[in-house]
Amino acid sequence: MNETISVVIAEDQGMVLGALAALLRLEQDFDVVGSALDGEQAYDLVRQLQPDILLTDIEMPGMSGIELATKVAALKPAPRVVVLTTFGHAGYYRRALDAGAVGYMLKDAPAEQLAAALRRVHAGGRAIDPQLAGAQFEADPLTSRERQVLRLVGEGCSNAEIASRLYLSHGTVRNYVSEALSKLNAGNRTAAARIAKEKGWL
Amino acid sequence: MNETISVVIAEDQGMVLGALAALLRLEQDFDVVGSALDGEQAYDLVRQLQPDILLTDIEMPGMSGIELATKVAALKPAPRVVVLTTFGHAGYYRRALDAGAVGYMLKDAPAEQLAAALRRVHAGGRAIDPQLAGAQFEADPLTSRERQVLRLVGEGCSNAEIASRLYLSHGTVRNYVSEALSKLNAGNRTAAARIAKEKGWL
DNA sequence: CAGAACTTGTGACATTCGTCACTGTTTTCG
DNA sequence: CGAAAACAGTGACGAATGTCACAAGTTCTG
Repeated sequence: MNETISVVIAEDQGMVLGALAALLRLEQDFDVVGSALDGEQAYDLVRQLQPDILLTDIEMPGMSGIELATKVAALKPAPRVVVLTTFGHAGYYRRALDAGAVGYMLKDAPAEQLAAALRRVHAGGRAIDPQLAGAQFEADPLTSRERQVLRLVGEGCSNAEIASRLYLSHGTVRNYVSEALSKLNAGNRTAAARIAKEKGWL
Repeated sequence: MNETISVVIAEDQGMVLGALAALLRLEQDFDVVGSALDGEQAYDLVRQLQPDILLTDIEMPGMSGIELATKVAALKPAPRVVVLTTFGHAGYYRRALDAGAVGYMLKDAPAEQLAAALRRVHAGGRAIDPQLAGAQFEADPLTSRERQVLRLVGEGCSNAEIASRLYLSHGTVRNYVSEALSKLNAGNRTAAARIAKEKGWL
């Protein structure tokens, strides 16, 4: 039963999408049956084509790769999901695994590792980038509200803007920002937003 | 004289680098003679291998693609330089052309366009992504000092930190930030840093 | 159920940020 | 050369930000 491994790829950058498909087509045991530029497209393709593996980016317009992995896990013949992303922080990694992904590769890794990773996954194993494999999950100390506020801070909103957007009082917003600052050991709002983003908590 | 077109690729993400190489190897008229993960490597390869075309990313550790294009232009048989990047803002585009690039493609574009673009460039033409082709260059209104200050603002530095890092007085820093705010129509420092970054002025 | 954590709010206070006006010196460029 | 721009600074003022203490309702969880 040495049939080919069917793969659907989701990646929002067309050039990278096509290049990854080309990379896999060089391997005789892979069959790229579909490719999509966003999560919705990818979900439809997976449902129709029932591939062995879904290879997906995380940051995509509309549905993210994490949400896609979650939705796809509920399908009847669910594909094995491998995430391929730029981001090596533990936040995304943990959320991807929680969403049911069995592979997590970084775009920084050499291209030769991709086919090997997909074969391992297809054989029932996992494929975690060695840089991430031993990563201890630094728990996100932020509450849901603090995250919302920090996201807006990162976009350059003032406390007043944040207050009106979230229907809170200005004082409450200040308190959330202040809490976040101390939790993240940040000296000011800008630094706090940057740190939280780097850790993958937003 | 229908020989193959020799190409060196520079791209810091190994997976994308390998995938792009695979993409070009599918075309019979291209020969990927070398690939590099950063600007320095790429420069050495170009000098040794004297390819027809250098295909390069912009944001890379060490030497950026823009600097690479500039240095490579001074070589005896200079390759034609095509930039392939995520960033569609006019800032990078203009700087790439100034550095001597004859192609500027976006990673968002479909993969099929890459080979065509490289062939056009090899034939002596240019290959500018249609999204950018008609872009009017919005001149960068910032002075050199204002840019330096905004870069640090974006990293979350306070005025005091910026002052000590740049050996300026706190008052001078405040003046630069204030100037930048009004030039960019930003409501606060965080927004100003974001706007300048999006426009490609940092 | 009871405590813990999260949410929302107020008010006082110190610090930082942003604006303005004004003064010089050095580059830059027509 | 001479004007214009960039660079560097001071001081004063109001607005925004950040800290703290404290309070009360809700939700989650052992």
